[in-house]
Parts: sequence; structure tokens; C-alpha cells
Amino acid sequence: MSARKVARPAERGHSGGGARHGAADGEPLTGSVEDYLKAIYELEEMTGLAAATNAIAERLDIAPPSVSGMLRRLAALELLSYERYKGVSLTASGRRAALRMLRRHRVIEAYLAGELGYPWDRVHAEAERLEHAASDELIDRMAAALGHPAHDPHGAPIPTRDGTLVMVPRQMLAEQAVGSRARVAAVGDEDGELLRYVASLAIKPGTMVTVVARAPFDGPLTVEVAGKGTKAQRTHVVGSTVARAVMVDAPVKRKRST
Amino acid sequence: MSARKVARPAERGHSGGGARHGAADGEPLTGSVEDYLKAIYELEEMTGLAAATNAIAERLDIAPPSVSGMLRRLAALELLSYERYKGVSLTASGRRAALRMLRRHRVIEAYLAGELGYPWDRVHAEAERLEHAASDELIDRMAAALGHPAHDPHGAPIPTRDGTLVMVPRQMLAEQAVGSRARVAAVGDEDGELLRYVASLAIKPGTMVTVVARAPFDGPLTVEVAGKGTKAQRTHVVGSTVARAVMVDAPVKRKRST
DNA sequence: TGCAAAAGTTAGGCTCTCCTAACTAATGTG
DNA sequence: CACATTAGTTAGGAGAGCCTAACTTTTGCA
Repeated sequence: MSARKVARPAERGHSGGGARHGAADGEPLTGSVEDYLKAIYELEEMTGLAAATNAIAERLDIAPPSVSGMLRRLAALELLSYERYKGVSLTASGRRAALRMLRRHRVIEAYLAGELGYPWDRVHAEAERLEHAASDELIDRMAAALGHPAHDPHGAPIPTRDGTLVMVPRQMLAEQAVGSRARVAAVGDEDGELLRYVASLAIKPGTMVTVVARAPFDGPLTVEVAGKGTKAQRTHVVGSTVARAVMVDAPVKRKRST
Repeated sequence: MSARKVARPAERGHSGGGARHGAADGEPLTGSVEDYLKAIYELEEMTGLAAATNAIAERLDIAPPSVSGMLRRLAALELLSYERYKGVSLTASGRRAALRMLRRHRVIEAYLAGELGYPWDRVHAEAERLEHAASDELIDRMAAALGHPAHDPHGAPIPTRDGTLVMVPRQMLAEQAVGSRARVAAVGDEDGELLRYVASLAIKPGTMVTVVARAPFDGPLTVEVAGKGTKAQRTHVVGSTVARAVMVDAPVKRKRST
């Protein structure tokens, strides 16, 4: 009368045989696999190279040998291509899965901030867990409730349902020339403390910042932040970590040595 | 520099030794454990007896031997008391955990229906997954957004944050005397098809129903459902499964043989 | 080019959760 | 009250994920 659920590749380790390799793109992935794919996507994206085992390990807070093992599995699932001792890079189907997770994560972040009053430094942790549990329908309803936003609360672009990610050219605030003025496009999520600090400087997506000075040797940046009332500039000195977490839009140079 | 997360009793099976038995009430439980506790609570509640191994197995769609093993573990965690071959019953701390899950589940259901336009026959499945991933903060924010509702969309009472569950006396529609009139208080969730059917009869929490007739041998009930415009009664014949899924408030007898 | 440091891998374990097969205890009925 | 039925248990395994210890490649640099 009951006929237990057929043992899918499933979460919570079932047994059974089913689902050998293939990557027809439809099988449900475990939360762990989803985390790996997302991490690998982001690493590939930010370095432009194949993702390194140790980098993945550090990002996921997992020991390197565990990563090695998982990479073999993901390669068998044709989610990425793997050559021992070289890094890994996602296949088309792996990238699709990663972008799906990115969308989920960012839609959830946007929803929590927009509809439930979450402060922006706490949406990341919550989304990190919900992204594995939410159905596609829920994600779509959240996106719809917000009017299908293009960015999450930190300014990161939200991939569309069909896996398109609009990449607007951005640069780190740290790279900006002294004297340049630019619009803050995004601030890296993940680090809640940093977000709280940055917010306390009134820096958030949309605010205009001008680099006033930069100390040598990757030293602190002095920036002028435009206040609410168009005027009311505020000057702050920020360290290089912060200057690398803040991304600005394709900058418009204003001054060039007077 | 990294110092990996300390191996808690944690989800995704880590290793390490930590956390022997104790049940200080604080350790995070795995999603599986949460499911067991919720199921056991509901079984105890509906039968008034210790929960039977096979009943738990059937409810969770898991083989009985798996349940036996888990029960031993849960007993070691002091979440329930277990005597071989007899059933199990939750300890205070087990019940607390179960009520917490019940609250989460029902708050999520209420939120999905109330704020995201989910149809009531689909909230259960979504909540079933989200209840393990949501933080307490999220649950509280959802409840607050709804004005701290007392019931979920199916009419089930929502436990308060401190674990209080208001139990209003209810009876199955199936038990109502012919001629009695009562307010529908709740309809069992879980079965989406049944919910869709019941909704098609305009039966939902709040509607008034009158038992017009009952066929013998647990046969179908003929009920009159009050329509929207106070009048506009509609008469339906429903099977015993439906009659047992629909719960009514402490009924007020109206007619008694003329 | 030679070799130590860094990066990555294999080997061997452990937990959690679930399964099937086979056995034992509790129960109800003639 | 014996015994078949039903409920529940132990035994033995499997797979996902993760870990540490020890080994192998790669790579950076003198």
C-alpha cells in the first residue's frame, strides 16, 4: 500500500542503485553538491581560471581531501571537468546549476531585505540555508513579489530564470585612481561585520564616492561619500580590505591632476 | 588561519567525538531528527497512546528497522523514552522540540498562503522543506508580518514561541450527529488532492456545515454547506475519508428529531 | 636545473540515515 | 491455551560527506 519513495540520487544518503553518471540536467542535487558548484562558479568567475582544490576547500570550510573526493564525483556526474592536480571548471550543465543557485540565493536575499525587514548584513546567512530548501515556485513567487529585481541587496546581479546573468563592468574601489568619482555598484556579501561597517559610512549600492587619496603599499584610501541631501559630503579613511569589497560602476574620470 | 567549524552534532555527518547524550535542549538537531519528533508528537496526540514503531515508519515513509535504530538514538539524546517492543513517548525536551517544529511548519504555511499567494493545497510540501532551514528569526518575522496568526491556512493552531499550544476542542465531521450544525475549524493538510476537493465544495475553516444525512456502515455523509451570501446553501455528499479530515468546532446541536 | 614548499591525492575511518533479510516478541482468536 | 499473524528487533550493508595521516605532483626560486 505504501511503496516507499524510489531511492533518487537523493539527499540524506539512501541506498539503492539508480542514477549512474549522466547529467541530463534534471536530477535533484544534494545541498552539498549545490554548494560546491556555487563555490566553483564564483572562483572561476573571480579568478578567470580553473578553480583550485584548496581554494574550494577554504571557501567551503572543508578539508582539501574531502574536496578531492567530491570533485571526482562531480566529474562523474559531468557537472565539471576534472584533471588530477589541475583545477576544475564547470561544464555547461554545471554552470547552469550554479547559476540557478546564485539566482536562488540572491532572490532570497532580496526578498528577506525587501519584504521581511532583514538588515542587509544578515540576509546572507539565512539565504545560504534557504537556497537549498526552496522550490522553484517559491523563488519565482518571491521574485514576482518584488517585481523581478535585477540586483540583490548588496548590488550583485540576479540571474534570470533561464540562467542569464547580466554582467555590468565593475571595478574594485581599491583600483580607482585618486580623484575619480564613481557610483557604488555592489558590496561583497558574506561578511556581516564588514557590511555593518560599510553601512555605517553610508556606503551602499547607489551612493557616489570620490577617491581623495590613497596611502602607498596597498594602504588606506581616503574617500568622500555623498550624503543623502545631494550635498553633505562625509570623508572617511578605509582599509584595503574594505576598498576591495566595494565595487563601483564603470567609473567616470573627473579630475586628472587638476 | 581557518580553524574549521567545530564538529557539532551537526547535519551532514561530520566526525569528531563531541556531544554525548545529554539533552540540554540547545544542541541543533538534524532535519531527520526533527521529522521524527514531529511525527511522534502528532501520533501521540492523535492516538493518545505511545507512538508505535510501524506507525512512525509509515508516517515518515521509512522502513521500520530504520525507525528502531533512530528511536534508540533519540532515547540516548533523552528526547523520548523508549522501551523495546512498547512504543515511544516524548520527554519534555522532545515535546518542546516537536512543538517548535509544529510552530515553524504552520507559520511557514500561513506565510506562504497569506503573503505569497500560495494555494492552500501546496503550502504543506513547501513548508515541509523550509521548516528545517529557516532560522528562528525568520519564523518570528514571518509571524510578525502576519500579525501573529493563531491558525495556519488549514485551521491548525500555531504554537506560540514559548511552546504553548492552545487546543480548542474539535471533532471530526464524521462524528457529528445528523441534523447538527457546526463551524469548520480545520481540514487536515498533507493531502493536496483532498484539500483541492474540499475547497471545491466551499468547505474551509470558518464555513458552516450541517449534517443532513449519513449512510450506514461508515458511509457517505450528506452535508449542507453555507454559501457566501449567508444563504445559498449547497448540498454535497462526501465520503468518510473526507468526513474524517474535516474537523469542526465544539458543535452546537440544533435539531433533535424535529 | 635542483629541491623545498605548496598544492593535491590516496588510504583508511567515522557518523548519519536508510535498506533488506532474518529473527523474536506480543497479540488475538479459534 | 496454542499458534499464526503482526509488530518490532537485530544483523549486515550502502552511500553521502567529512576528517586525519601520509604520500605524490607541481611549482617557485636560488
